[in-house]
Amino acid sequence: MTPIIKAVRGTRDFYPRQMAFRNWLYGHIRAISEKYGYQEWEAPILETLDLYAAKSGEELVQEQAFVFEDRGGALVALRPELTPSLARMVAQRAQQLPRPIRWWSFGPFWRYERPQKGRVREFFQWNLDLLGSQSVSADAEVASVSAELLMALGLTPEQVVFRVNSRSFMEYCLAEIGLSDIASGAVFGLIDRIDKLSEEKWAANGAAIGLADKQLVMLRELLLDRERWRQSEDLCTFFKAVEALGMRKWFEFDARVVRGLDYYTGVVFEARDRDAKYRAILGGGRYDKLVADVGGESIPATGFAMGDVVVGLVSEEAGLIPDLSGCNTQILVTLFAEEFTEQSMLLARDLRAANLAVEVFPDAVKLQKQLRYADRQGIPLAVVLGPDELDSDEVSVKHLQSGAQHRVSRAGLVAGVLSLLDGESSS
RNA sequence: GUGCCUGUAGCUCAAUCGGUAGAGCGCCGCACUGUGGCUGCGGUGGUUGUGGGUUCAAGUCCCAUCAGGCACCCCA
Repeated sequence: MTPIIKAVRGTRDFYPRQMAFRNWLYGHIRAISEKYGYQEWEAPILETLDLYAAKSGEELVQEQAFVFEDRGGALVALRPELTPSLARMVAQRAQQLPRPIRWWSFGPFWRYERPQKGRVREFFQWNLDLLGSQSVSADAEVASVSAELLMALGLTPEQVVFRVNSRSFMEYCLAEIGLSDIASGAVFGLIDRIDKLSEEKWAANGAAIGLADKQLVMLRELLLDRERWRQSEDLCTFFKAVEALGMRKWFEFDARVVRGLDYYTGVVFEARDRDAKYRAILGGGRYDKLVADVGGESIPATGFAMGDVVVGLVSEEAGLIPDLSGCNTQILVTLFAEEFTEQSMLLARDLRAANLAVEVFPDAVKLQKQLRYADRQGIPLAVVLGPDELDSDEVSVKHLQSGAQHRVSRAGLVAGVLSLLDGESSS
């Protein structure tokens, strides 16, 4: 046997069962997004490298993007994130698009990273953005939409927490303790690591970027102060807004959350499982300068992204994923013998005309095998048409779960099948 | 891109000190030639990830490589 060629590292094969999960997720995403008035859109998966070079942060482009030359010699990248494409498309039609712009999208992204649990090279991401409003209530709205999605999946505030902060407020706080001279990127990097490093190592890193001992103490105090948000008008507004939207219980202030991407300017947030066992489920915030940075007019914007991998792990652990076989067939029409092929196909055709999902077993193998197949696929009904049935112009309908089998007249088949399926869905 | 750990049947795993690969589940068949699940019996299953090396002998030791996991990095 020739060896099977391996899949590309970090990619996942979506067999029907996995595809059913992805579609289950997609269905919830679509329903929630539309409920809040967002419109679906999509960008190319391939973009010119220049688009990302403009903004996303050096790390993302230089080390994590799949970059290559096309046949004409131009440098292109498999998109590592969607926001630059969004900024590009909005900038191109800035004059004609009615504002506010509420858009959502779900599609594949690529990052050349080392795969591990919760992190792969090709992943699917839900993006939802609101452009054209500077209001903090816009930040609260997108954050609430993401919380609604988690709620729709069956997760609760006991299982997931949204941690919220504001970059502009943090910059103000940092200035208060005399850190405005130090590059804010470096300080944000330090803030990001407070939970990952030991106290000594963290202090050493802080000293390395120029913080005095006293400043380190004040910074630590700032980061652990759970009530500091009350001094921020924006954050007060944010929490009032999520309260009005009925989502307050999902959100907590946390000064340690600053988010990695360079382009965030205002409110930032991320959702994680309470035990912090996994990576962030989703993350987002305000990015008021990005549209202008890719060459458009200045348009304020806020939004978030949620990858499919971590939310899948968290949902699975919480036991929320329904039985998804990936099989939607309602009826299997068995094939008793070769010479019944036409009769069986006609039966299937009648059933399909009534909008039922029907498959015909393609080979006249033992009924045993055909029913076994129906059982394994989770097909609820099997129809048998053999010589006995043909003689009396009837067919047999078997309900797999109960084992009950009925003879119905050929003409009454559709009605009989419908009533059996009805009993099934209501039970 | 860096460090550490792990790769044995389709899946989950065994195999003592280096001694010539085994179980459960699955799959196939039969009991049951017009009826699935449950049960019983039988069968199929492998270049031990791949390539080299050491050895009389390698699943086991060594090197390389690929893949997965953990940490770093980064982030969905």
